[in-house]
Amino acid sequence: MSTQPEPPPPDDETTLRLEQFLPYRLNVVGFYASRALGRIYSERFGIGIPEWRVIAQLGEFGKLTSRDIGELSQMHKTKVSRAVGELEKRGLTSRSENREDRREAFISLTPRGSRTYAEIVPLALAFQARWTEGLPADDLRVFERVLSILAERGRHLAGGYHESEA
Amino acid sequence: MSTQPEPPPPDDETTLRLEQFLPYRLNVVGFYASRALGRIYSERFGIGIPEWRVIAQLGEFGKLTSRDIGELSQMHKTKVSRAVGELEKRGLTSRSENREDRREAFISLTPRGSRTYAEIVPLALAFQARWTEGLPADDLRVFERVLSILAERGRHLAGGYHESEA
DNA sequence: CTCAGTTAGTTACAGATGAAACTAATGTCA
DNA sequence: TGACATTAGTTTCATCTGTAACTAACTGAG
Repeated sequence: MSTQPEPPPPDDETTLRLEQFLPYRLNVVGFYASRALGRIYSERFGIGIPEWRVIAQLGEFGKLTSRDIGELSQMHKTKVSRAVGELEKRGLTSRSENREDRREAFISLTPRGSRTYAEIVPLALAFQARWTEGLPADDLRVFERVLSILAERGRHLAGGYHESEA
Repeated sequence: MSTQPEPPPPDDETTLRLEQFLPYRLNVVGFYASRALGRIYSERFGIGIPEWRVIAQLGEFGKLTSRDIGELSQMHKTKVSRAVGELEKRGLTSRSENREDRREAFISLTPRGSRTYAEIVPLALAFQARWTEGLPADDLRVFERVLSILAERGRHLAGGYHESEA
């Protein structure tokens, strides 16, 4: 067993219970989610979370610029750049130049990338299902609604990657 | 304005909507939380999230070993080690050897550390209050309950830092 | 007591990350 | 047309992070 810390002091406004502090809790849960999924992705497919997000967006939308991918999946442009580079190296995505604007390129899944996507999706959905298994549908609806609101507010509180200095 | 991606395909079992995928959403929200708070901590106090967590636990429990801190705040032991080292260097925490077991040491806040704690707590609570402002108390209760369950399950799905190979 | 096994904590190392600088292309305004 | 600002994307660099290896101390079976 472990050293048991003494019971916490009473709840007043000068003390904060970290284990009840929402930002902390959200961060911890999000971390668990990433780690568990990341393990699946890396063990079975040899990719990480950023690569998964790119694949997921391409599987959903078909053809996107790196900029769009970053926007949609909330990733820093350097992270997108590296993830796309890695996926391309592994033959899961390909680039096609945009003649209308030669700064950007359209990224899409190769046939092999699509196959990987088709393999991952059921695993991801099963993981989610297992995680939320047995929770009352009503509660889950409320949870998701609140989560959306917190995400929306959080985006502003945190500032995006780009407008952070605005 | 930005390039608008085409509307997503219909919802079937072979496609996954990342923006509705729970692990993704939790991770993003947790990330916003960390970033917003981290900004406050670093701007006003020159510390990061790991240091804040250490301070928070010490402010709550008074005196802990590094091991306890890691357990309580879900941080890897190397992260704790470095955070404690940093705080000590800045004179916010101090170490006292445990005569009963000289492998470990008790960490506690110095007077200066306690003052910093007292300054941060109201800011943190205000941040949380602002984030959840206006949300129905009932919804928030449901949200927190579901979050607890997801955290508990997530801890097992992800595996702890230590038992990960068990 | 002794030696193998475990535990608290640190350090070395390699990989991931984001800010800032950079390149190349486009947009704008006179 | 010709500067100047903006944007997509890459690269550089410094920092943060976790794994693994390590040290020092404790535990327990014999």
